[in-house]
Amino acid sequence: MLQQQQPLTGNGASNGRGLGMSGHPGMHALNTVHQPSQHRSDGGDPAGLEGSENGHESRRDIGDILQQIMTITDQSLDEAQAKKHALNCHRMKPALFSVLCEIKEKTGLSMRNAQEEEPQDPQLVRLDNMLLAEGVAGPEKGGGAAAAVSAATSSGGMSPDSSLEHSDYKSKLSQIRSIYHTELEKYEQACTEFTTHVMNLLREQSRTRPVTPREIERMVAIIHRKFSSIQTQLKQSTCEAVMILRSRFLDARRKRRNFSKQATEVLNEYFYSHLSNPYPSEEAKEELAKQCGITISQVSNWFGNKRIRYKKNISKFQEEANLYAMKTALGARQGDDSPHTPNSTGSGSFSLSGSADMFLGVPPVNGEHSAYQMGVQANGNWQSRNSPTPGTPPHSDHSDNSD
DNA sequence: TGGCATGATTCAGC
DNA sequence: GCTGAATCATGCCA
Repeated sequence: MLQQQQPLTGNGASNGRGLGMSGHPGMHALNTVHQPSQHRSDGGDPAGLEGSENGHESRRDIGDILQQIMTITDQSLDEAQAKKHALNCHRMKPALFSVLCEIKEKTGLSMRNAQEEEPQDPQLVRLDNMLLAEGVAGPEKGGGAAAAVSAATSSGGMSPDSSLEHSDYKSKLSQIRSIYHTELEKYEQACTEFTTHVMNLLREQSRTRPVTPREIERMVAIIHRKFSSIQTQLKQSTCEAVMILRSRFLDARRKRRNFSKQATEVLNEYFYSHLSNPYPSEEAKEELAKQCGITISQVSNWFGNKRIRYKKNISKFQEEANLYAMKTALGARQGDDSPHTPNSTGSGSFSLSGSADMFLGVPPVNGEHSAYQMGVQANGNWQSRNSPTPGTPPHSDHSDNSD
């Protein structure tokens, strides 16, 4: 386009500073756009560019204008403003403007393909989805926190007093959400301000150079893209923060927490009242889990641990066994309308079905009684796992169910 | 802070 | 898949 640069005049109108458009074909506009009647002291008739004395004057005139344009940035603001105003009013301005339009037309073609709309970044989509799922972006619904809390409770291990942990998680998530929205708002505001500023500049510039609406659109798109990349970084950082918080919370879920006293009591009651066969059925486990506010697998764990530890050290558990035997016996005497342990029928009510074998099994307090009496046979097996005691209803036993 | 208690996990056997 | 056994990891308390 500018490959055929030639000085418009011999007096350095292009002044060797690369103005370069003097040789542009568009310069022919200078020959066609003119105002013949305006033959003033500040400029010659453009029609007479070629050959005449006036032509030389006109060239000098254009050279002066170009020189002024080139040096305008070196001047003070006031001077520049004054110069700008003068140039705007200059009679040659329409001609120069027309040249610029032509140049614009040419260069615009080469830009056209470079700034096409880009498809949405898949990474950004993922980040958006994650932030939405975690309840950081979008309407506040406690989704992420609630989901995490729900997952925690459903997987077991969350005692009721872990609600403190929930609130901690929620408050931290809320903090992240708040920071995210504040920053996002800041970016959006800055983007809007900057866009407005640039648009104003372009409008202002459109007085001295051709600025098409499409160009403004492109400029706005460029600004938005730049700010969008900043937003992507913000989203990425937010996601990382949420992931860290989440992982910490999930790790915390795995921490061992003691069951509540009441839960332990319920489990112990069942255990000692079914000492001859401490294998709760699925229904019984469900009932116990419900009673204790824990999961079935936790009930299974508890019974697994209890059986082993009981068997390992029966004497140590004797006192505990006596205590629960007393409690159960008292309960049985006072009436069976206030049951404490779930039976294995899954009916939801408790029976004292195990109290009979308890009396059979529990030795005197001072007892040097055998494991057999405690429900554990000499060979280490639970006495009624395969042969329930007469007093033990079949439904409560490990031996008569799938367990 | 150390030792014990206890819930959870892992692994092998059935 | 359930269980026993061993082990881990953490909570609790003196």
